[in-house]
Amino acid sequence: MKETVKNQIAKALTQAKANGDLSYQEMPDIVIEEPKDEKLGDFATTLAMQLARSEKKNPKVIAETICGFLNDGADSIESAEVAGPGFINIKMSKDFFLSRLKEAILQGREFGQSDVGQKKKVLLEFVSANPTGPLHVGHGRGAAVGHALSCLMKKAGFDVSTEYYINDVGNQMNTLGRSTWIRYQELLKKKVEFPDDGYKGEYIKDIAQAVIDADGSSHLDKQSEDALTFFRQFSKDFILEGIRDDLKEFRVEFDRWFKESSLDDDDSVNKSINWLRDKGFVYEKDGATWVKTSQFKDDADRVIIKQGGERTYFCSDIAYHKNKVDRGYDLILDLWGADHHGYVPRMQSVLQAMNYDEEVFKVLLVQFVSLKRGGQKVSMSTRSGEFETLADVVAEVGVDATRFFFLMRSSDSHLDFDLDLAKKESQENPVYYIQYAHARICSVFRTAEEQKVPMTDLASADISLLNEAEEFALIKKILAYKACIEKSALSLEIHRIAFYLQELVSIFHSYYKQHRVVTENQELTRARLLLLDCLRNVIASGLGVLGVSAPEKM
RNA sequence: GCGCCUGUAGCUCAGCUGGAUAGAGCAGCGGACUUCUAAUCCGCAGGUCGUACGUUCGAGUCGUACCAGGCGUACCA
Repeated sequence: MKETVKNQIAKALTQAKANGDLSYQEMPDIVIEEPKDEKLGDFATTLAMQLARSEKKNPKVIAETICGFLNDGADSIESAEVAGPGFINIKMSKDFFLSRLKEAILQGREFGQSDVGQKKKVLLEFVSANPTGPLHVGHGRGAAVGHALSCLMKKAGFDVSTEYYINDVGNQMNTLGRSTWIRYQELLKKKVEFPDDGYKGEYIKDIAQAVIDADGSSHLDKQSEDALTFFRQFSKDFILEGIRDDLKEFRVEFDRWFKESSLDDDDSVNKSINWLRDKGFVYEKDGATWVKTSQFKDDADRVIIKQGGERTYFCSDIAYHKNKVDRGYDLILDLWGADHHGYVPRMQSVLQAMNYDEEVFKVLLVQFVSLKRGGQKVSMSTRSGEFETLADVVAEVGVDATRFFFLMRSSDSHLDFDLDLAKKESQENPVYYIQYAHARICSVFRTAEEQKVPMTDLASADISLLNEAEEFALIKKILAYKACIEKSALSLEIHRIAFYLQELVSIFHSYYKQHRVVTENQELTRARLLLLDCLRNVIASGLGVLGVSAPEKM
């Protein structure tokens, strides 16, 4: 939309220059914005103020000149006026909006689909929680943001794949196996000491009970080495299965589940270490193996193989990220919890050492969720075992409200998730406000059907009958949808969609209150129904991006 | 100490590349259902945009310093 205005202004500038009114050398950047107050016009530009210095003229004079050309028969522009210190306010013609609305209607549910992503191949990795316990609320935020982002970016024309990285190797797996084994023995009345560093959550007992249900006490006699192997495997599979279920319930799915252990199968961990070693980025010190990340963005070198010969988490992460880049993506996007932010420079450093384009790897940090219940903060450590699981919250608040709660905030601001409030508000939660609009529209259509309004070939309705100010406010907002998708996708800011939908729907609710859709006037009724049908598509599409349902009845 | 994020209405937060009188929801107060869903609408009230300098015709937005909160700063994952 703004492009049209931009072109008109560019034309006016060229005319002004040819006429000797302006003397700029290069065509300036023309920024089009929407005035806060609708009464001022549909679009505005501060161009005259920007030009004032180089032209050595009063901005008002420049604005007058440009407006002169704009008012002189420029296409689609009804009027252009100078205001304040030199703003140019532009009002577009009715036909301008109606013809664009027509296009949107013809696109149906596809409206909003963009190609700004240029089909770039994107790999989006998110959640990737360790399989040592159930997902908690913090993971839920990552899951909602990641999944919504993948939908959004697809809508914006990116070719997105999603991935969950499973850390199924290392010490934590031993701790998990040992914790379960001990709980198993306890449940079978054997006296054992529970270690301080074990996982203390109740879910460990559930896993132990599951083993008993399946195999009885047959593991009691095993050598500890064998028992550990069994319990490690069993617990991991059990937890992973739970994570998959929780995510599915939360409407989050992944294209691929990538196991850390698979990096050993094809020796890629050793290969990437050797690659770095050959290039001289690896050295030995104090019996450990280090990588020279400080040569790049990191403030210190990092250990990749510990004194005991064990690998660090970072070590396999290097191999994993090399693997990702080698798969040929234009963008590797990782969603990490904000507590991992110190990790970003070292990862960037390694990829840089490997000669990969800096632009290819991006990390989006998702800030913490603090969960409150009864005004009290709930602790969220897996180890202490006192945390609120995602599944519990979803069961209490519902998928739609939980997802929306996570998505309506900018992901780089801390989120207060007050359970009591979320539940209490469930009647007046913003998500219901949006869903209600969708249901309302569906209801209007049901009424229209009952009243026998002819609805076959609704697309042929004469939208030029739409004349109310509220209708045009609605049309303008509908038409802004595509730009909103593009902007949100490019800036990776999913919350913009949530805010857009609230604003959009608020205009509708207000319109609905003031004007009846189904009336005696059949042609006008059909025109309004067509407008609402278009609006319904946008709401459903936007909610779809957020992974929130669009109900036909409430 | 250093690094990252945050600081806007009583509460939770928007504010796009600097632009016109700083917005929304909740909470509070007052109105609107014989008419397509009142999970809605309309109105009122509520602000030294953490503080101080600076850049600019113009700063919530940019820069510097400081203050406050969160997180990180492992041969943990």
